[in-house]
Amino acid sequence: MRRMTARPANAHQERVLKLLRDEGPRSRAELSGLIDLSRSKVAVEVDRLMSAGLLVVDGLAASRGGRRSHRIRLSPELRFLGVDIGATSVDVAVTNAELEVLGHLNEPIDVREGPVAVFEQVVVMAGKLKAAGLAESFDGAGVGIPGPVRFAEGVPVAPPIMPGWDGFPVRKALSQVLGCPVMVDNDVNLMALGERHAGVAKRVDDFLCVKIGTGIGCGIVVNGQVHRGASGSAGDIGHIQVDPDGHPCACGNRGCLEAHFSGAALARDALAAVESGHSTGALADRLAASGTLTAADVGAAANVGDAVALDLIRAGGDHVGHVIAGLVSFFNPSLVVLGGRVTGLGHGLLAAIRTQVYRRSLPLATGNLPIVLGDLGPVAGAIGAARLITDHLFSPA
Amino acid sequence: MRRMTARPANAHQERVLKLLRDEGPRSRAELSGLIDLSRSKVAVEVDRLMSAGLLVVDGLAASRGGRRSHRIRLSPELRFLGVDIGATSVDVAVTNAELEVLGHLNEPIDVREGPVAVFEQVVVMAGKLKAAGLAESFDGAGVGIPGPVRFAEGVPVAPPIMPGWDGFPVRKALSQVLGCPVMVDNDVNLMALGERHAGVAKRVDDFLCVKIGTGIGCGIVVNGQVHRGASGSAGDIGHIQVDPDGHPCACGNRGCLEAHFSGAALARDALAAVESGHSTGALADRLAASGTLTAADVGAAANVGDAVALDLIRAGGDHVGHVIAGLVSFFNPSLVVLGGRVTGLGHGLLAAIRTQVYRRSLPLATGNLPIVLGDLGPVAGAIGAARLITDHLFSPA
DNA sequence: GGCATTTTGTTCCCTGGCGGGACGAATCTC
DNA sequence: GAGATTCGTCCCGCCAGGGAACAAAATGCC
Repeated sequence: MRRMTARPANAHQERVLKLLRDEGPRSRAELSGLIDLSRSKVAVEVDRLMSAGLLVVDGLAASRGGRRSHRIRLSPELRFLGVDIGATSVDVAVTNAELEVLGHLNEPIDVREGPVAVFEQVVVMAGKLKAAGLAESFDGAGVGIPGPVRFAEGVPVAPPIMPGWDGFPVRKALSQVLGCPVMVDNDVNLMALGERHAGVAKRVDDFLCVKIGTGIGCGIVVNGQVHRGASGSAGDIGHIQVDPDGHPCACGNRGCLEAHFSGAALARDALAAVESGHSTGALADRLAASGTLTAADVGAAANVGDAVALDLIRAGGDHVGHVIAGLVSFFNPSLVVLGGRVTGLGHGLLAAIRTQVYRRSLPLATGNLPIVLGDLGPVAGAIGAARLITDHLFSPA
Repeated sequence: MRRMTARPANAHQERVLKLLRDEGPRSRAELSGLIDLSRSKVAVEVDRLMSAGLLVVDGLAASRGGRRSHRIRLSPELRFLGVDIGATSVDVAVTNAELEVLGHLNEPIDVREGPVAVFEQVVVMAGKLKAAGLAESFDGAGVGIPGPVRFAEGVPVAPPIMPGWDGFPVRKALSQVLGCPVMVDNDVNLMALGERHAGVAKRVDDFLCVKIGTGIGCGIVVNGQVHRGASGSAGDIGHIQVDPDGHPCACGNRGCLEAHFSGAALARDALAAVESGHSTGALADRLAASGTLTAADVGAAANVGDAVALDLIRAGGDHVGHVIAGLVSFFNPSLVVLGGRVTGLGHGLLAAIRTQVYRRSLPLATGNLPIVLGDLGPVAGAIGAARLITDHLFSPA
């Protein structure tokens, strides 16, 4: 199995590679039409990419009334690693160059243990995937981390929930231990990239991707490109104020969205509800069984119809929806995608968010606006991470 | 005086034209360096643009140790019209190709009288500017209107404050009566373009431009380009909710930003304050003098230290600042520009907004974030409009 | 003042990118 | 089997564009 040796030499080669990645195998003649280049020129560039080991001929396609065409595809030997580091767990996925997930691992971590410990575990996980025969080596890796990133350097900047990571050269360090090129981005941005590549936002150029988990963030895609902002903190909507007299937040302010709706907030409110005697059913049982309550417990209780759980989810959805309504008015996206673990809370959450947005935003902005759950589930971030590194490697140097 | 006959034939010519527009006259040698093209090639393209009547040689520059260079500039005969239609007045400006304002008129209108009446007046104003010797004809016109626009066609869509304009083919109609190419956009977007071209946002690629006047809107510049959104309503922040129990708004909801702070809201609140006996000074005098109160009265009263006026402005600034704080967290701009008539309210408004943003948004997003007033005053929109049409005409067809 | 130096603008040549046409190969249809 | 289609390849020619060389016009040193 050979490693990817070269980067594309020009913009034509870049377009060929990205088209084959995003749309799958094509013949030379099809490529010629799709990237508006003569057949002779396409043949030349394809030949060069084949001798660079990036493309292969994968048999013949069915005839369409004449000579059968060669099916050109990205080398099936290329392997990329998508790493999605969350606050409490990591997802590591192996993909081919078409970003199909060949294998996937999820393990719990504690991001507060610092980058070195986390990277050790990631390397071990990558090793397990290799041992399973999914890859001999990796041609590149994308990494998502739950905090703002200075994208050009691949370095976290002032991440609130990741003490010890500030300024750590994630890109350089991981590139060394993994032995391949690495690109780093915020986890929410990568989820947006993933959903845009293979999920519900395919071919959508302007959309928002709201991830609700330990915290709340929003990926912003403008013109098909992720908007990262002046300091890499764009999409950081967890600390928008939803109630001036609300709960105190770890950031020092009051009434932040995250303080009112997130994994931790939901658990806190559920506990309070049970202890004050408001819960009559499933939630109390779960508390009695495990001694504590988590967001997942609330979701499970809601699924069996627990009224308190349903109320909590609805109240949270109202808060998120209120914020999203503002963002929709401001940004006027053509799609809103919801993702993250907390979206497993059932249909009540989505309904509450939709109600708020459709009621609060102007009809012109919402008239044609789908608000939907992401397609890709927990691997969205890892797929986006793989896409990030291929975007980089498939661009001319 | 000859009319602009041709559009640039290729991307090189486009770059030359836009560079000369934005940076002023340059020599061929300088152009060669600035657009990374050989001197021979630059000479060829400049020659072509000169015979198309778009460029001229404007004397010799001072020597820099060798042969003196020819100063190449955009033809000084080109004339563009910038039209900024507001709810209650129009600004019409004549510019040269470098977007310097050669003359400027402002006249009151009522946008509710419909497009035909307004365009008649605009044509008369353009005639006055011609009669003053500022132009013989126009090579293009940019037009801003106070509502959402379907940009590709230049047609207003569902503008709330402009009954009778919905779907009216503004671009086509104005192009006919003015006899030149026309581009149409939202007035706030054009203010942002203006400030980016010649104002405080020069060379800034990601910023927000908040215009406070009859309504409140926000121009969004991403990657140097205006973001207009899926239905042309991006930046419509006037109806973001700032108080669930707040004033009713014309849009049917409660507590919209515009219902709490805008020209009309300020006048309403000032009147209420005086009538309930809270105002002791300047405001009451002004009411007695004219029988009514406007936002301008509040500003004047604040400038002479009237406490009620200052309070009203501060409360309004708190509301706007609260919304902007959310947008800053979300978008992470590198600059926030404030413009529009209400910014003449004095320093209290700016201070209140700054306080809210710096207190509410995360330090990472605000650490290096200037919040400033626009430079260009009432002509910002007209300059942006002229820029819009040159952007169009200086691009290859 | 003379001469070397520097900068600009122009001309000329050569290369490389790329399109188009011709051709052969492979396949379908009649 | 003949003609039509489609695909891939080869070859020719155009031209965009870079680089070198040169002329023109200025500076500055001696």
